[in-house]
Amino acid sequence: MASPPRRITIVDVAKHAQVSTTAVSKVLRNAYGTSPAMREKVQQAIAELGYRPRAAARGMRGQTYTVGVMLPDIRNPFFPDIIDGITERLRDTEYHVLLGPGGCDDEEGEAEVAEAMIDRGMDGLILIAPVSSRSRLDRIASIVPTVVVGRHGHSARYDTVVDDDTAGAALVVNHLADLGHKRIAHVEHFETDPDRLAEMPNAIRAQGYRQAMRARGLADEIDVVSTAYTQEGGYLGAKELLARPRLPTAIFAGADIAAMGVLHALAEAGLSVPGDISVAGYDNTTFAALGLISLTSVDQAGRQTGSNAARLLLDRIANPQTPAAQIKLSPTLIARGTTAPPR
Amino acid sequence: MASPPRRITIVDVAKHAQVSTTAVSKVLRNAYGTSPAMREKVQQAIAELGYRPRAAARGMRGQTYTVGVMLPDIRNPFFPDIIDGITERLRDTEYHVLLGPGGCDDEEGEAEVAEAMIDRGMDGLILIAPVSSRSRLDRIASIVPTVVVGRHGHSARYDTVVDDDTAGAALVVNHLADLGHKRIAHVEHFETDPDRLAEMPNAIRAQGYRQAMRARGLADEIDVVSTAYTQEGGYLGAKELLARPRLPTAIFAGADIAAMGVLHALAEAGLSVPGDISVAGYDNTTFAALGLISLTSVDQAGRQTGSNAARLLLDRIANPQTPAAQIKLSPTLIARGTTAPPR
DNA sequence: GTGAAAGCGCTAACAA
DNA sequence: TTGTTAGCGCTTTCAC
Repeated sequence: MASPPRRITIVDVAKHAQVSTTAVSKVLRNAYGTSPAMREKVQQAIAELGYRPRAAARGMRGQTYTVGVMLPDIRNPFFPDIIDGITERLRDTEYHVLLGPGGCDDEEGEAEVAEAMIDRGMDGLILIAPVSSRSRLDRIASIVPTVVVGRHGHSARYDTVVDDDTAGAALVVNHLADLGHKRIAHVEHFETDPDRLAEMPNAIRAQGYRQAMRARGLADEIDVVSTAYTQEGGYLGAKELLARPRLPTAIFAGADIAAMGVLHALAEAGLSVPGDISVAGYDNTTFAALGLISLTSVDQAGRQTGSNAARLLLDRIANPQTPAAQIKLSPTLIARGTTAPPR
Repeated sequence: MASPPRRITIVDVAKHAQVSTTAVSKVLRNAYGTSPAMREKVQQAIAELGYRPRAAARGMRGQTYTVGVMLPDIRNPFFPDIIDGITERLRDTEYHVLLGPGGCDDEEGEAEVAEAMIDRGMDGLILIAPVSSRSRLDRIASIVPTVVVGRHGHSARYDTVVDDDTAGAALVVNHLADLGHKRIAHVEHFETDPDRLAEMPNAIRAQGYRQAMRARGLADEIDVVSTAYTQEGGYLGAKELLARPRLPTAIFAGADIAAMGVLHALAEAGLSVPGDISVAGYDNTTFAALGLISLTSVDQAGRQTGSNAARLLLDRIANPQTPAAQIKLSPTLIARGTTAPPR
């Protein structure tokens, strides 16, 4: 039960290579002023001793080579793809990713996680679908390079990467309308806060649905039930729709998980899908891809989102004064078994 | 576009409160040797200035108050519950959690993530279902306090928290046998590595299935197909079972996601569930709970797992020489709609 | 191109 | 109880 052996430091490397610690530091950072010969010596010493720089110590003066990613809702099935995109983009750099699990839908908890990551010396932050107020995001971005993902609305202080939720909703509406549907209903996530109504994807999807319906000349058929992006939300929403005097022929749920609730309610009511009613979701989650479910959905290009966010963040870390960029990515419709022409 | 304002440091607080930096540091750490009066002064200064200690700097001498959690597979639906358990246990402490996304099933990637977390000054590590070799885990644990979760097999250097997968498999077998089933087949995740066969939950479940079948006098009915814990694995496994001269009356998939593939194959074959064949999964994932699916499954008590892991880790951080502890938690059967008495 | 020396923000050992 | 001083491991001037 020996206590941990003293860690190899830059001093050990310098001694072993018979150079100064400055020299080692320079080699580590590929900084200016190192001869090939010295670089060779130092690199060999590093390899022989198995030296690893301590990121925390580096951070005291320079960078920690760490990017923090805040996930407000760890269960959101959308985020693994984003993480993949980020890590992939960072693979050949010296940067590493650490994730901060945020309190779901809790503005205070979210802020606390962001602060904690700043305290821990993150060189930059990627905030995924944050629920915090604009001013709070601006404050964070004024302290550390920041990229906001999955939230509409810009700022001069941070870059944004979002999926075009308006276009995504239109993909679904057009797909259903092309199949011949007219009475296309929508299940949305209830929202009242004006900031969120303007910036959160769920609100934009509902708005995109309305817009696309009008564009197809189906303004009179617009029918939105406001529940939540949960299984129960979808279930209750479908119940409400089934109580209408004239049933819809298609239901577009703003999220796959809600679509699952819709499917359950329809099955309970003895309605067949897509025979009696077509159903579409959003997010292209694992559920949707299950053979048993085969739910038509919208894919958000999570990998690209992550990869773009990482690129923007590295740029901003390298040059904090870069003007803020906005990237909008296009979603894709994944047509599966739950949508078909109406009876 | 001003550059970020200089961060408030302990020196600012000390000046503002008219005390020494040591005093501030002591108050911060609730260390011995501070009068109530001074504490009062310091705390007020901290509040007034909005001071937050920089964890990285604290780590240079003491602790960073950060716990690292390694997730080898970010998509594993089991981990959010564990994270919840960990964060909940840490809520009223000064500790924060950061997650390291590991390369799925990739020993090198996993090691790299662990090293990166150590480099970044984590006070302790929780490794969730690591695939690394024993010796690598031992090496990590010799550097930093470590708790291994979701993997059987002990070590003197790290604590472990696992679910009793033997008992879990028995829960399923007994449930089905109690319903009157005899021909109960099992879909397992293929494994050859001896370390993994001895320590990974999937291998233990398959073993537990065999053991429970024998205990119920069903040794002759033991029937295992070896595919993978994936949708396709379940699908192919079920296909194989459906080609048997005598069909099983129940299929126990070692993971919910595989059970989903089984359900798909059965539906394709025109078999009803649970009418013709009963199906059970493992993990009690979101899928299983979907009203539309309603899959009988085994719940692993993820929150408790996380909470216990966090507690053990804090103990070990406080006293690194604590003898290694092993905690084994009991899973629960969640009977739902996919299991019923055989025809 | 190279290295000595100062210092990042904090804690620990020691004096007062 | 309080404050002074010396680092932790690294990067960054700034001499040479």
